[in-house]
Amino acid sequence: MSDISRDHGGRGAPPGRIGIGLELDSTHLKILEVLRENGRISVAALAERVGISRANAYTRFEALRADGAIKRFTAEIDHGRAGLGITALIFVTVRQVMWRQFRAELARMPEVEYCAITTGQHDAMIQVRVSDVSEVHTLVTDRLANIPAVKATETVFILDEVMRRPYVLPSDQRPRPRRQPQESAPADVPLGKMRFVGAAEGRAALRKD
Amino acid sequence: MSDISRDHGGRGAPPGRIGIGLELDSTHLKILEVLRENGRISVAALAERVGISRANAYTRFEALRADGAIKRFTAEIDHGRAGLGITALIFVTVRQVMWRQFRAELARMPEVEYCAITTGQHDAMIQVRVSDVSEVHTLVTDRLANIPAVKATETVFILDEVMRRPYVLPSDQRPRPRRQPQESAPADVPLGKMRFVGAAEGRAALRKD
DNA sequence: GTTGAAATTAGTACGAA
DNA sequence: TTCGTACTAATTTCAAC
Repeated sequence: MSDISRDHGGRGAPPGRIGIGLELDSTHLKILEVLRENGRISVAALAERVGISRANAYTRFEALRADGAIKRFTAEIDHGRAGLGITALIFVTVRQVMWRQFRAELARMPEVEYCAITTGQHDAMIQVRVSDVSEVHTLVTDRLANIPAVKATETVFILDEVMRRPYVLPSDQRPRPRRQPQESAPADVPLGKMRFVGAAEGRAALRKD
Repeated sequence: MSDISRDHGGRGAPPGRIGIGLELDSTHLKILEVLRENGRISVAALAERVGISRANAYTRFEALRADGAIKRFTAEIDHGRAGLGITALIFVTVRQVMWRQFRAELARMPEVEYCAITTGQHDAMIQVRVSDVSEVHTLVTDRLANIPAVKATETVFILDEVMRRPYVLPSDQRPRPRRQPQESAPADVPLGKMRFVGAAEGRAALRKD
């Protein structure tokens, strides 16, 4: 099973935790940056591109894998070519107490490529890939609807995947002035059309079952 | 730039298109299946696992790359370890005529890991990774809000990524009885709590600007 | 599409800076 | 720690079958 959550009591480490093990320096990040673009590069070539010795590259490479900073290497496939040209997002509202059951059922659905727990109106978003639009219908009405943990769903189709970056590193971002902890976010930003949906706020709308 | 859309007039090939070039047989799919789990496996080991000769594996491997069925190899990183522990989904409503501009702006935002055009209430979903919750706020209110193409946004946070499969192959799915083209989807499925959101239907709700 | 042997490259170990 | 070198194992290429 491809479950990226670590087994600390059933939920993954909350996002935001950093550096439990290995302390990553700029050389480590440079290595990750090369590897995200070319996961099959040889360690020798990697060493050269990063500007370190081959031996050092081997050491760091292994450390990154052992530490879990690199979770795995994978090939990105053209899903259309592979016969799975239909992609859909299914937003699911889950009965919170039945969360474990929901996860177990998900694991049994190979069409599911990605699942994340979100704040907002729904509790989870799952991304599925199938070969035919009718399969989405079958999947949602037959499979998902039959999971007692599932309270409601909302499905949208993906018409085009405009961008997929392997991942992003802090080094990609332009340096931002470090904000002091007690300093709050700037309050003078014109909000207007922008809307943030917190977990409690959004969920309240669905609490009428 | 990491743009997975091919340049046929600015939009990628619509999902559902299959086999423009290479015809993929079951051996090709088996190769992809191995490569999705271990992108760094040697071709020799790959050949053994698939049950073909090395030379054959090299030929097919190269063909898959050249054809574009394998788009690239990449390392999956633990974003938290790399200092980008905050993940958010931003649903964006775009002024359709300004779509090109929106894409151009997206390309200039390294925080964006994924962007897909969807049916439903919004027009696009983007996934961003940053190191701090406040950066999401800055990103949405400062960067996105200043793009004229952006009409409205809705932001949710990802609390946990429960599952990420490298991709899914048709061979993963259990064989389904092939439905004849004129046959429609079964109409006797109890719908109830399930909801599909088509592009037109959902968008009508936002057409009040 | 397969096998096997040559050339190249990868991975490891270890002493020196 | 990191580097450089030398040594061993494995991989890729390319030939003939």
